[in-house]
Amino acid sequence: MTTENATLSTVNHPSVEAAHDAISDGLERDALVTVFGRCTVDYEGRAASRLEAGDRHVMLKPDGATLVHTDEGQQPVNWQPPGCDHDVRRVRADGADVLVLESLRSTPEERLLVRFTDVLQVSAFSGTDESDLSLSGTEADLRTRILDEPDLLEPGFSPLATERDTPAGAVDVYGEDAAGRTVVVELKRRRVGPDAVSQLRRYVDAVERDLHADAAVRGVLVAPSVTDRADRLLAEHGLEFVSLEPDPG
Amino acid sequence: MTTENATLSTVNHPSVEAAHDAISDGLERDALVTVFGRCTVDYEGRAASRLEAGDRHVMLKPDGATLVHTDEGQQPVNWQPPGCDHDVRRVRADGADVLVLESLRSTPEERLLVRFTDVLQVSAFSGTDESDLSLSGTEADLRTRILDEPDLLEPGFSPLATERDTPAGAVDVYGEDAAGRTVVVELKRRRVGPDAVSQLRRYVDAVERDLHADAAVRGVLVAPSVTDRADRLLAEHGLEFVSLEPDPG
DNA sequence: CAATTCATCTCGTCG
DNA sequence: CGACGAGGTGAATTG
Repeated sequence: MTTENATLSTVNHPSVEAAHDAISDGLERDALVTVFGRCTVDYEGRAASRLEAGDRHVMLKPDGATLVHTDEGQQPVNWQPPGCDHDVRRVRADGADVLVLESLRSTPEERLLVRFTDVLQVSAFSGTDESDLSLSGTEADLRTRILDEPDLLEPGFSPLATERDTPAGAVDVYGEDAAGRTVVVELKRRRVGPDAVSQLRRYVDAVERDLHADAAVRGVLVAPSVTDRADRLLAEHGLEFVSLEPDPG
Repeated sequence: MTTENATLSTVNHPSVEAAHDAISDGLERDALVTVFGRCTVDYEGRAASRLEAGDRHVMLKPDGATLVHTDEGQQPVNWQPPGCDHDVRRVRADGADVLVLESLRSTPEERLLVRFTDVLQVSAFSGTDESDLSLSGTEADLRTRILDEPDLLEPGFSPLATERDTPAGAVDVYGEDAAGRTVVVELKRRRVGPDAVSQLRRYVDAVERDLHADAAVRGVLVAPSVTDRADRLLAEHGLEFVSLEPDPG
């Protein structure tokens, strides 16, 4: 039995002053702070953006992340990555009180400014979350599947190494076929396009140079399926394809 | 002057029944609904995942998106894309009332289940947001910069087409150099690695086949900078690099 | 719908 | 800190 110790402080339709104090308190307590209201958003850093006034949901995380969400889309319309310093201020502009949220970071230098003219709610949540996500169906699961049963790739295949380093990067699975030829395997958990073929090609080229032998190195792309263009590219480059997916488990 | 018509309904420390009703009302009104409390999360679809009990922030958007956020990270720990049907139910489990949120979609078939044992707050926000994000510093801005001033690429360069189709995909900028040689340009808004070099290579190969001529086609990568490995790859493939970034404007 | 590619991609891992 | 590649990538655009 767990002791429930999550806490909430919240205020509805606050004045700019009350909103400022609630946010400031939340940040100080390392809470997850949310603000909903009418705001403009300016970003400057790796790129630059401006968003005119609208009603949005802003989340300030204790790790420094900021998210600005509209009522549409999975992605925030504006954001700042973890590692920022959050700041909240009251500013007098055009004869009205404005609430300003600033999230600032360096490397790269970038800044997000959210200016609220109306705030409907400020909430500050504290809680505990010790759990890590357990995920299956990843590329690692596909690799495990092949290592457990190498014949899934082809009869007689012998894996020799995973993540084998080459001048072009790490090869997912490196092994030998029944005839003793070197095989480079690139894994993808989902249907692949031309980019994956190019990636495999780079690895095969690198391994061929590494072995500085004339012995041809086989390249095998393992994925649930390939697009037409990728299939043509595979043929052009003398590469192979094996259809396989991560375990549903 | 805009009429402020954003609305909020919210309830703190609700019973499971009260939480259910508040969420149900919010979904019906196409509001942006948030729930904070202790929950487990299960996902099954393109992959599968489980997250044990913890305190998290869940957002249900009227477009069907679902986001589950912990107090860390820019990305949600679990989610569902827009286009889902949201459902909320009360379930009796282990002698306790549990609040269940389900977000379901097809193509692909996938489902997210969030089970709350404790709810600290439910809020439902409605508002208006007509504004689109105005963003600068994108790859499109870099293209504009080169089209406006082709000499930035090199003296005498003449752009002939953008997004020119080839069997390998669309070439960012297609043109001729001062000597009349065909030039394929690949643009990247930021520092590039080996993948961008491979991409350019595919396009150059495709254009050479397309022209089925022996006339060598030049490939130029335009980006702020390249990594070591990418630089080596460029040299191996006889490709060129020009350092340029999108306008800071 | 599928295919392709960009992204302020984010995130983890490794040197 | 940078480099590299995976991701349930998402999002836009185009057949």
